[in-house]
Amino acid sequence: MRYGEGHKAATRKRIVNAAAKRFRKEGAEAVGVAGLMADAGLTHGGFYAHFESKEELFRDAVVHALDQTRARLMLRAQADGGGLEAMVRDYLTARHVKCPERGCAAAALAPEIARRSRATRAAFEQQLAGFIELIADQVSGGDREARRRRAVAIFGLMMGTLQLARAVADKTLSEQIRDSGIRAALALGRNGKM
Amino acid sequence: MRYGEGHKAATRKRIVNAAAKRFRKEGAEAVGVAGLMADAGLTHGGFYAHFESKEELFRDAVVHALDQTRARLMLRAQADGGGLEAMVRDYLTARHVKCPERGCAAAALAPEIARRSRATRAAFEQQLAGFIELIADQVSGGDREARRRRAVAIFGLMMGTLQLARAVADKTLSEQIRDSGIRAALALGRNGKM
DNA sequence: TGTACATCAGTGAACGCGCGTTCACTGATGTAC
DNA sequence: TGTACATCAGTGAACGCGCGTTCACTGATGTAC
Repeated sequence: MRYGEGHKAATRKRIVNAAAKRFRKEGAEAVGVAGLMADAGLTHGGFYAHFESKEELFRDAVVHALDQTRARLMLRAQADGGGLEAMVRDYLTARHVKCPERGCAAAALAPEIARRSRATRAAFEQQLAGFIELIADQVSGGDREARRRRAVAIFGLMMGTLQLARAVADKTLSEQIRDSGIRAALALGRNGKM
Repeated sequence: MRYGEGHKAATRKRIVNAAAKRFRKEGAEAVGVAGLMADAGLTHGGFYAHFESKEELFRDAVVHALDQTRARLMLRAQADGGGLEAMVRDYLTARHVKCPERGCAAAALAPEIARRSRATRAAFEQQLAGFIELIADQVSGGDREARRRRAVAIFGLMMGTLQLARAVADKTLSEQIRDSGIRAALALGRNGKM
């Protein structure tokens, strides 16, 4: 082969990275294959040597982005003085509100994912399960099932709150929404009965 | 005028109604102006006699859909044995998971709204404020500001939970997510300290 | 009552454009001899 | 060491298509006389 081993895999990764950014920022339908390939320093013709379809790229991009977000939250949770509070505060930062392109793909794309093929939703589901386990580990009280239940709610709350903070026009209100979300997520983590 | 008074307004309403359904179901970018007008029994050429742009229609459609959802939740809250629990249970039904086209536009479109013009986000913000007041009225404990804070979180939680329940592939998991959301929303409504 | 005219909601052809996808090709490299 | 060939990642023209938007027009009605 004319290119070194792993060259094609590296190119693919570059495309997925570019797509993960643009999709989160602009939505999947607003971004064309040609523009994406240009972002990766390529021409559009080669796209289908890497992916079966734009849908497959979308799936890969979402999985890749969620991997990053989960890894980041895990680090926060495990740091000194970390735990649930560190995760929640890291997820609901002003920066995360402002920069969806580097943030949680669930918050940026959940309704779009819901409209996609079963394969895509299954891939998302698996990623979500990882988030649930991660959060459940940081929640106190009750058996594992009860903690998982609370973890699901906490993730839904954080994601929904982030979306609301992004969707309003007023900056002060956006901050209030963020603050409400943080307090409520911590309350859900603390409170045993649910 | 050749058509009766209010004829044009009625036509416009028909277009907004059709758009509100299709946008929630398929996303705004997946639906073309021509298809929308056909849904309303018209040809596409007349569109710009009613709206300045597709963006304006999107704004109107979101506002219209949220009006309906809010009115419905208000009825639930005010019914006998209603209150927060009735609202939460009505919002997080299996049917609402299954039929976004008749449901909450925030859950169906929040990330898309976040990417829109300031005017659109301001319109959404005003609608959101209505939801917050409605929920805050059904929350107990604390002063008005504290109740509002909890109302924001409850709405974010309900919306996020609905999106997650829609985005996963497995039906059983979807039900568990829904159940977790209901419990957590009620817990947030009950618990005074936050 | 009958005719001419103004109104205007709705029509449908046309605009330039970018979409996702296909495919014959290029050309730099590694391998065989 | 030098030449011929195979490999294959990436190129760029082309496909049919639908997009949002514009515009000259139609034709049913209400009004004026």
